[in-house]
Amino acid sequence: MTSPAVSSRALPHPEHDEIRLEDVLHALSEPMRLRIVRELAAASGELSCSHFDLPVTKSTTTHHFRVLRESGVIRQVYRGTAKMNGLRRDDLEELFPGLLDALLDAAGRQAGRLAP
Amino acid sequence: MTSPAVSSRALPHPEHDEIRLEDVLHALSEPMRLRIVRELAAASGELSCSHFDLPVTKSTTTHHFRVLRESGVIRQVYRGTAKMNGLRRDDLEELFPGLLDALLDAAGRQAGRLAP
DNA sequence: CGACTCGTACGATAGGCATCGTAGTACGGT
DNA sequence: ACCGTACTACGATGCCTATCGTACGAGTCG
Repeated sequence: MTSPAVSSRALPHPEHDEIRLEDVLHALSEPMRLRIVRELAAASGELSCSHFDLPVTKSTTTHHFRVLRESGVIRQVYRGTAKMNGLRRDDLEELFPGLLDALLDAAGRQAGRLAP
Repeated sequence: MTSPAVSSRALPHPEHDEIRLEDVLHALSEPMRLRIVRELAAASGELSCSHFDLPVTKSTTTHHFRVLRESGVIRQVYRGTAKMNGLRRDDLEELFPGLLDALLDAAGRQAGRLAP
């Protein structure tokens, strides 16, 4: 009943200085992925993939999480059968100060504007 | 030799409240377009399309400018044979405060980091 | 072991998009 | 009227990607 250990299954992440702005923007330009990132930011912790209830199949969900990971936006790690996801806040903040907050704020404003 | 008047040729732009964050991010996730926007921001005025010396053909350049315009990032207007381009700073700032500056800063940092 | 859950891999499909070349339009100057 | 410049329109091409379904692997719990 102890929380499951981190599995040894490898998940390739870009290093801190391999993160590219274009990739980050491309990752976040997809509504589904932007939504994931917003939820992740709101949770301010790690969330399992299955926590998200997205209007797409599991295959597609896996795809979107991979894009987010490979662009450097999130960090993923296996914990038992679950795969936990967390925002790479520190890396992004150091590379692009203020960007993530501005993006989240922008997304929040637009959401409020479009669905009052 | 007075400066040519604005032509009546129509160029469809999204209205202020038709601008979508996803479209803006998608537009800026393309290196060529991000570069255009950075030059435009640095010039802090209007620039003609032909001012830009991009490593693609003119067809492709036209395409990129159209994407930027249709996403609401820039405003285009004909002035004689030239087509002038300007950043929609005010609209973007009102919709997404701080976002454009954060993006430009991020792009600048990355450029400095990758080409020292 | 066996069943169940979570997530992956792979192939297929359909649509989007960056790019080019060529042919054409709009405008300004001579 | 003519020419040159600036940009566009259109079609083609090849790549990328969002989506799905099915079959499979890894881990947990009984």
